[in-house]
Amino acid sequence: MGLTIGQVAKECGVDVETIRFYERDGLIRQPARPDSGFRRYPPDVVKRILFVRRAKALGFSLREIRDLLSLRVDSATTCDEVKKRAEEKIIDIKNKIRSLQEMKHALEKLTAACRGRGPTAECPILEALEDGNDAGTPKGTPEQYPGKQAATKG
Amino acid sequence: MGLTIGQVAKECGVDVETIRFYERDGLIRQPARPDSGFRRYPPDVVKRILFVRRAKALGFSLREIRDLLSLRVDSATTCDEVKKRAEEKIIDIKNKIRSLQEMKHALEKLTAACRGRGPTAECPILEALEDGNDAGTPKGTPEQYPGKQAATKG
DNA sequence: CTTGACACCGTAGCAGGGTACGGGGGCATC
DNA sequence: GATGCCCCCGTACCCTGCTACGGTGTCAAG
Repeated sequence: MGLTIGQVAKECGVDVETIRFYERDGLIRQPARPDSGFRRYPPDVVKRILFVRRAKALGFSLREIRDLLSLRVDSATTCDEVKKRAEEKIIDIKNKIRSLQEMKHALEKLTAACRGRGPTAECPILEALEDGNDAGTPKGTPEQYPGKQAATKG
Repeated sequence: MGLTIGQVAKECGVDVETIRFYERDGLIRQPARPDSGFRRYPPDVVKRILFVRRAKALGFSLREIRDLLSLRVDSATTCDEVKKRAEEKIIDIKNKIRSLQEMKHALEKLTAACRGRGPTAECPILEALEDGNDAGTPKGTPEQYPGKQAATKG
């Protein structure tokens, strides 16, 4: 007769409170509450929550995720409207993919440089991220950045 | 003799306060302050800030971005260490790319379905995001979600 | 030498996205 | 029928990542 909120939480690797929060926020539907008022979820809510988490990790806000999840044609939305919104999102996503691919390239260059070579002082990620630039005059003064230590602390 | 904080802000499309915040947070180096104590930036700080913004839009936290930007070999970091961290990030990024490609596919399917067909009730994004699943038994009960309205409000 | 745009600093406030808490109930099991 | 585990609800709190504020200083132009 459906999963309890605790079971869903465990399957999704999130906290029970998070699920209640997502419900309040309109990201998941209010489930049935047959017996004692306890929520009972259909199994596919798990997919939905996992989608939310993944989309969040990709930089979408909960509001955007709500929009994504609501992309369907129903009595209140025309085909054209849905198509338009979907196409906007596709462009958005393509841009994200491109940025990530650039970052990946930069990092791959870094590991490659690392394999054969010694110290590369300036930040190779920035070098490689310039529009179609692929080397770059090194600038001397390879100072450390102050402020909070970046990793390498544990 | 370098850009003022205001000029950098304008070029990056961010607020002056954001730049000061990034400085405090260790994302950008403390610039020179020759004359009256005003910050003077080398032009490449613009690239750095734009990188931060892009990375943020891709779901990286400022802490992670600091780590990314610090990936270089210097007197305090061995090649192996850098390589290890870079490779972890590459895996991370590959996963993000894959997720985004799945989302893109799902949306493309949606617009395609839209072109030829009428109402598709259940959420096609979720259908398409199941591991290697590509249709899915429609489930009846095409209810609306309550909670906050998802877009379609303007 | 004043006016205005911009810079400085510290601190406070805010939105997003959860997370924790406290008090109360359901249900199975010992 | 008491113990323990899970659920309910509302509210308060917390961290991240800015953003705004207020009071002061600088410098270039008129």
